[in-house]
Amino acid sequence: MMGIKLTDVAKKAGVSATTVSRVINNYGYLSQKTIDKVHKAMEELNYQPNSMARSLQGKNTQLIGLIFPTVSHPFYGEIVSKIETKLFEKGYKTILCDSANNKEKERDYLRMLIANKVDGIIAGAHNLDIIEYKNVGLPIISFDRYLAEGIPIVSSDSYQGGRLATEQLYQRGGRKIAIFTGTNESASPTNQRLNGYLSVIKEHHLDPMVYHFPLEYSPFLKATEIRQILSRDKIDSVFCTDDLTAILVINKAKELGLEIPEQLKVIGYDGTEFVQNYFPQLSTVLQPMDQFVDLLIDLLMKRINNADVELDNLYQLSVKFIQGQTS
Amino acid sequence: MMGIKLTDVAKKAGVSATTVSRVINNYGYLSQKTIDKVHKAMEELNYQPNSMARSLQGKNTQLIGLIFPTVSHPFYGEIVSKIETKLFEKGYKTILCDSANNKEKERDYLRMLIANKVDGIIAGAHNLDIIEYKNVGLPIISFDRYLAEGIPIVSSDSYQGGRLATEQLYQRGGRKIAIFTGTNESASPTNQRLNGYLSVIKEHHLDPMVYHFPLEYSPFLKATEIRQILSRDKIDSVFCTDDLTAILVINKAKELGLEIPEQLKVIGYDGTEFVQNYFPQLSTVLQPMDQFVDLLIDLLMKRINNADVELDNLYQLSVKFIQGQTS
DNA sequence: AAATTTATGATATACGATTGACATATATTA
DNA sequence: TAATATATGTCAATCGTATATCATAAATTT
Repeated sequence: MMGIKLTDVAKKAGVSATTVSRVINNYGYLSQKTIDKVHKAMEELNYQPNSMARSLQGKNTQLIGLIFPTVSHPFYGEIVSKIETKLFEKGYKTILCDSANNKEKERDYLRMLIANKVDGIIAGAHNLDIIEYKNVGLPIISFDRYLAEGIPIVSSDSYQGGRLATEQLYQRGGRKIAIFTGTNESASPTNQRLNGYLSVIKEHHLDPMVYHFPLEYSPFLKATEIRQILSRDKIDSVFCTDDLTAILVINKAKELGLEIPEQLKVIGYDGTEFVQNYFPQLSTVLQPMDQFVDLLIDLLMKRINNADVELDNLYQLSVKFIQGQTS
Repeated sequence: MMGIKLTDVAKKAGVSATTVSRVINNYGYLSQKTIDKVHKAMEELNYQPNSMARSLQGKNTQLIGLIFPTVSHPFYGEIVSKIETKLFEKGYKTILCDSANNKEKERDYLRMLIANKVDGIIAGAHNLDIIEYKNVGLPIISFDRYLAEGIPIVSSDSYQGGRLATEQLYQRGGRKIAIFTGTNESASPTNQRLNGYLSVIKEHHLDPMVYHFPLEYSPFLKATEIRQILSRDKIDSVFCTDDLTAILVINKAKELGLEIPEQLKVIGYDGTEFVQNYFPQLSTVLQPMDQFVDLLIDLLMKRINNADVELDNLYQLSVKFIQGQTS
């Protein structure tokens, strides 16, 4: 039932428990001979120090909590996977929290992460107004949304991205340019994409055509509504604030016999590796995933190593337009 | 720096530490008044029992380790997300381990999970020959691969799935039926899909056309090779042992001007919600994701609650063919 | 040979919560 | 009223590890 413990190693190596602890934590005087003896015993017994006991002593847990909507979405799956990989290289383990856009769940998760004494949190969920974030008292870095005063946000320049996509559609001849986006939440980055869209529309004296899709819509429901919109409204271009919606648009457009890009131009947003590999035809705005991950982890490490380090409130990385065949 | 602890709650509530512990763990005699007082104090202080200290006492950590190749792949992302959600409902937290098809990493993860005293592990990684699994001494359930003697495997009937897809292609008129699959590893489930394919091919006296793609191939490399194969070899049907490969095939076929399904029929394998939502046109073999998840967790819970419970070695769920427009 | 550095052990305390043993006091029931 | 059930407190030990303090002994330097 129970595992090997430090005293077992001590016995096996023929030294005192103190010495084993000295070897593990590398302090005090130690002869090479003893070090080797202890290591040998640890290996032979396949000894793993009990993380619980260690962190009770104030040692770091080396645990990082990740709060994201859901890894079943390729965008979050990809970023979570990259974060996890990089953290592992740095000796950290990842506790995964799929918040599922559920406030209650997110709140529960937050409490759980505190109870598990994680060393830090990276939060990329989309629920707003979680006051609890203010009182966590733990290093947190946020991805792409405002959480609370003093919690740095890593995001891309959504406004610029929105402009970029819309301008592209205009340049390619689009004059009835619609935007398909999420629900209108002022703090969310998709809202900035909308603002970018609106600014370009205004510059060119076009009529804005804004379509909101609630987050809780299933892809099927969304697709149905998209089909309606496409067949009902005169639209020659669509800027979707995420790639998956763009894919739905393309699918439905094809069903309706619309030629892409001749009759309908479509530009997405995100540009995950997944989309680039499996939908290479899609024109999209590329978010710098690797830079996100590097920066998120970099900032988090800084906060972990020094809780009082001064960090900016907002880190905005630039996006890039990728020309495919859908625009 | 330090968080609220049990004694702080006791002080606040004006009771003894023992009483607080009694409330938390619900044992001994307690008056409703005291229970309420303590709960109130816990809430006001936002108290979270230190998980480390609890599990040092032999309490369960309520942690489950998940070892999967990578959540950036929609199939694994989806199953991990479902598992995580269901575990959370049962009061468990998930430690995510993206093994990245890397033996070293998988081994490290296994040690880490042991050190973190997880209550159990669900492993769906694809590396083979990890002897360490034998000595874990922890409840483990495997998804879709053999790990070690006594570790139950939950999988779908890959052989039947391979037969199903191949037979469909034949029924639709395919006579040059190829299979695109991973590297030949006898223990892997894709190999059973291959065997199913071969059995049908044999029954109809056709020539097998087997193409192996190494796991470590990037999608780009794979796509390039697929294009070569399609333009070089006389093939009228392809059975891909996963949906993403099928998507590559479709993309490349379109590039080559091949009509689908007239000139080339394609059937995939997996049938994730993602593919059903965003590639509804794809014919595929549907794996019962929800049943996988239910069974995996069910079996794991049984093992956690009773380490000696008798479980079958293999649980095979049946698959279903989904007719799309690509076959 | 004396002083110092290096190497190890023994012992005790701490981390935060759990739990058993025992004491005591009130409330309820026989 | 006596017996029992209920409610709470005190105290100490425990989980596995870390670490400070003191002691001791061998190795090295002066």
